[in-house]
Amino acid sequence: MIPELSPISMPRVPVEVLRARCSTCSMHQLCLPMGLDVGDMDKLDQIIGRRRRVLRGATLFRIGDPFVNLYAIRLGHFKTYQINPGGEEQITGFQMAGELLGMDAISADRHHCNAVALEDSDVCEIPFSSLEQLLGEMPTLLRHFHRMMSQEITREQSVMLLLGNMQATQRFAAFIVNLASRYEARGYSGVKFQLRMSREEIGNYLGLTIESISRLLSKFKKEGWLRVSNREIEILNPVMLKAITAGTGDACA
Amino acid sequence: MIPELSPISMPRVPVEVLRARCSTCSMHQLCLPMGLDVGDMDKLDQIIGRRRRVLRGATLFRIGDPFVNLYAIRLGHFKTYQINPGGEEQITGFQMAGELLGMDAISADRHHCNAVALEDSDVCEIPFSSLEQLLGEMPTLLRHFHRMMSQEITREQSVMLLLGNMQATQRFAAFIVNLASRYEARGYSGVKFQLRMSREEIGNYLGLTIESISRLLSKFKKEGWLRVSNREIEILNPVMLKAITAGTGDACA
DNA sequence: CGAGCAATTGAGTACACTCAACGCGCGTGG
DNA sequence: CCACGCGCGTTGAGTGTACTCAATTGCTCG
Repeated sequence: MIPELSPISMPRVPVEVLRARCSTCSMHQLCLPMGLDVGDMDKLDQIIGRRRRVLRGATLFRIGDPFVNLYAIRLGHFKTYQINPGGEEQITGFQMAGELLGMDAISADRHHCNAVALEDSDVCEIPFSSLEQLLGEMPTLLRHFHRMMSQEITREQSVMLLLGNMQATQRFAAFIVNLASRYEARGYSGVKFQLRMSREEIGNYLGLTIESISRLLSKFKKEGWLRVSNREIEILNPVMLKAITAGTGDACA
Repeated sequence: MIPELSPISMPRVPVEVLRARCSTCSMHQLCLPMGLDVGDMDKLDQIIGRRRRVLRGATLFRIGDPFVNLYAIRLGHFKTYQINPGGEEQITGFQMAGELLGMDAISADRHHCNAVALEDSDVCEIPFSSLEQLLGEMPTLLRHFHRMMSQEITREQSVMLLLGNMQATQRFAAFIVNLASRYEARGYSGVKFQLRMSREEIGNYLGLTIESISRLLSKFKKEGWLRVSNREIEILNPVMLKAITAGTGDACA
């Protein structure tokens, strides 16, 4: 079994179905509780706030900002990171279209991390107070929301496993496998995709240096497991990558 | 600022007040929403299930168990850990009296980690389906529950920061400082306390080996920052420990 | 075309790991 | 009562993986 790094993995639902069901916020996770009837879906639709464009490199929210909205990513990619007292950042996750941002802010009514767009992106604002009110009226939505928060907890536990237990090669393989599975779950190719983040950001996330990431990419290329061209990735040997991720791959050497 | 590792830090409320307000489950976090009126508190009280004793080394729940209850720790300490594909464990947290276990299980209706008592402990079972129903009726409780889940997310992010960014010395200092602050917040001494976990468990949690932990303890002792006797810890230089945790301490060498 | 940034590659180093021996406390059994 | 074994923790010596520092290449964009 592959350690599930995937933030809030998404059930496989055809995109068209989602679009049809949720006009303003199609494709993001809050719209997935399939038990919702049309009326409920409308109510959910109505509280969704304005759409907002976030340009590459721009900050969606930062540490200490008052917590007002959750954000559903409609399009694009984000990174979230914390700042340690020394001023260095630690990336805590990469989020893609369909995922939800800001759940860590509920606890203290302030954001606990920074969220920055890795490319030009679109988000929907979801006013949390409205959402919470709605949750009280719609048990199905409530259940779903709890699932999503719980999945975020689970995802982070997997990252702890990665950072606490794995060697560099294994970490990197796990990272690639995780990205692939998330793209696949979203209807994109799980074999060929673009890295939206820099080598430095990958290294930061995985607790490694940029040089290590570079060497790992070279190695994976040389071994014939990956085709790499700048940020374009093609997985040539998924079985091997999964084996390494699982710690089974003796080829970790 | 000290990286907040504390799982679900607890507001400072005198224990007696809590006991007075919540008969069966006094002292755990679910009983803390101070906005609850007496009637609501009674309702919450009524859904709390049976108490259960978990002996040292015994398992409260394990990976794959169907998710039925959350558990409020009334007394004692637990560890939660994941198992990687190679069969090794990675400890994801240490929990003490007043904290809540099992929130990672909501997402998939199965537990995602194992929970084992570090000493003879008491827990309250909280049937999640009853709780969720109640959440729909009690906005204050709903809010509080979301805060708790969010705090768990925040806590794990801090551990990611620790594992991804910090050196051994800093990790260990952060660990001690975190424990101290949690004990203090609970009304115990934040200066002198007992480690409930073995060196091996600390090392596992911090992504270090047992030997490294042992050496760090010796070093901290030699430097005069800690008094150490087996599992008994006394903090002699809290300022220095906090400085190291913050990365300010040049004495990291 | 050139400036500037991102990524690669190489050489040397250091921090934490591995392996191994030893000490200590404690419970058990002779 | 002491001897012994066992688990847990400490300490030392040597090693290796990933880091640091540095030089070079390649890409992007003005």
